[in-house]
Amino acid sequence: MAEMTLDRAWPALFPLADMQRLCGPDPPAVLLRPRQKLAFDGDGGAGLHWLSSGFVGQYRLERLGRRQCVGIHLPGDCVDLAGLFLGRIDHHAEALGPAEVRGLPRERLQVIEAEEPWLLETLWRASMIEAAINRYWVYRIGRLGGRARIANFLCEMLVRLYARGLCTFDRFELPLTQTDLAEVSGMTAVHVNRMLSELRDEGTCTFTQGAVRIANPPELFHTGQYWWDYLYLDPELHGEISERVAAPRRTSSRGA
Amino acid sequence: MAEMTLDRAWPALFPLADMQRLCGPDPPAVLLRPRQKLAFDGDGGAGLHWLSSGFVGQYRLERLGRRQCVGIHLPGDCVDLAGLFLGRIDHHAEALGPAEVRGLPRERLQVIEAEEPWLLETLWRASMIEAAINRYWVYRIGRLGGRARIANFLCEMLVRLYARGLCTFDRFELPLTQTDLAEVSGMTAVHVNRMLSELRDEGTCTFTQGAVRIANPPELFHTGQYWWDYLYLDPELHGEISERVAAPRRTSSRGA
DNA sequence: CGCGGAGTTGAACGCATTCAAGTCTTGTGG
DNA sequence: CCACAAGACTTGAATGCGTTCAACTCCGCG
Repeated sequence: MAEMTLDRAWPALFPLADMQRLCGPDPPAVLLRPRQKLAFDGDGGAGLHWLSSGFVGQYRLERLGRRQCVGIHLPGDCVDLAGLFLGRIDHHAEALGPAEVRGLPRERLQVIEAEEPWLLETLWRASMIEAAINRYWVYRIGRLGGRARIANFLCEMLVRLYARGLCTFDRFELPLTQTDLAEVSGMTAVHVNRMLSELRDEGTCTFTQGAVRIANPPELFHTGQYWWDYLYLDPELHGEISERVAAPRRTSSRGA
Repeated sequence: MAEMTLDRAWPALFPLADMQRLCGPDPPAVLLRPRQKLAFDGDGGAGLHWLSSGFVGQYRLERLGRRQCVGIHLPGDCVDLAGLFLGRIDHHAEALGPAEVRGLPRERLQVIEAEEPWLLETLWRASMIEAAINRYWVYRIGRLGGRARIANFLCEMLVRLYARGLCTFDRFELPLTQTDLAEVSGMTAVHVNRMLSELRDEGTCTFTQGAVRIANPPELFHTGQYWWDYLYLDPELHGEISERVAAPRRTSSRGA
């Protein structure tokens, strides 16, 4: 790791292709059914696992079983960075829809350390961005009202998926139930339902059967008070998104 | 960095002594007055700064100026890990009381990389624990009611300070105003005040003039529903804290 | 056909906010 | 030393946002 440099910003990158290559000729893939818990041998420190498709949520439990979702992994994210470096995890994780996880066994990690140390930098950077996302979630839940909270979260999902080329800007798959959304946003499922119908009635966006249609992106970003600086996208992408959401945001009742 | 190992948990450690040594013969210390903003040349990627005394809060702003505190640094914490590895920061930071920051200039970072690579592991581990703390804050704000939220936060401050030998278990300095507490816990200053007086009247703890007295630690941990697994303390410390808070938690009205 | 999970809606309740007034503390200048 | 101002803390009352409880529909599936 001699050439590690600490003094510049790395461009955002999506290590999926490299991951795939490093998995070797016979990639040990694990298929997860919806609601299935992720469990790895020893639960921490056993290797490096990443999502090749699907969504995974991280949860902490309250005393009487109520859950708070503290993070969501999208395709391309590593799902056990915390366990890898801390030796155990303080939360549990489960698949939200059907998902697929691939793992690098421990032996291969040695190979990476020896032969491709720059990938460790990538992992480090990825974990720092994850931390920034966690901080943003604190802000979202702590300071935004119900409707803004939902809108804000949908914006984050949209931008994170879009940044990886996994959706267009007017629609994306999100295999969550309204109960899941409640656990994400620190609210009740009932209230989530009401906020979603408000967004629908205003002509901002709709959330049905595991997919979000964004009728009016600028409006969505406005009601969500969303700003995506914390995702550390590269400048071109940042500019492109800016253009898409900085528009007039007229609702359907008044013509453009 | 040839001897880096990825496959075990490192013991929790407090890099202050090493930091002090690495700062060299003429440590560039910066004194911060209360409310003073931390600003470093270039705001990110310019070096490594850590708190030698005092408290620093990280904030994100809502559209109309309301602030959410998304993290608090205690003495011994690095205050710009995010900026160092991501090149810029997505929040701002300011001293809560009088504080003192020491910095390693960029040249010295090269020295560390070359001569003491194990310190980079320590930094990495520290940043992972910070991320775990951020996740816990999401849980606290998302799932706990007002009184529990305050109690829970005070528990975290107590344990983090105690783990570094910076306080006893029945009292610690916390140079925050009730408004600061509100920004930490996603509530109103008025409501924080009411919750604090409830805790006081119950004989759990008092929070006055920048210090917390814990009259009944077990009661505090119980009302806060606090569990400190996410801090990754070493086992002895963990056990010691367990003993201190797993007691009868009688209030003063009934003798032991 | 019936079950269960997800979504929807109404009504009552309660926790937290908001507004407002007032006290206490602290620091500053006359 | 006192007067004054500013900020922190405290308390009351009204409002409102979100929860809670409950009933009901819709849909996929056995």
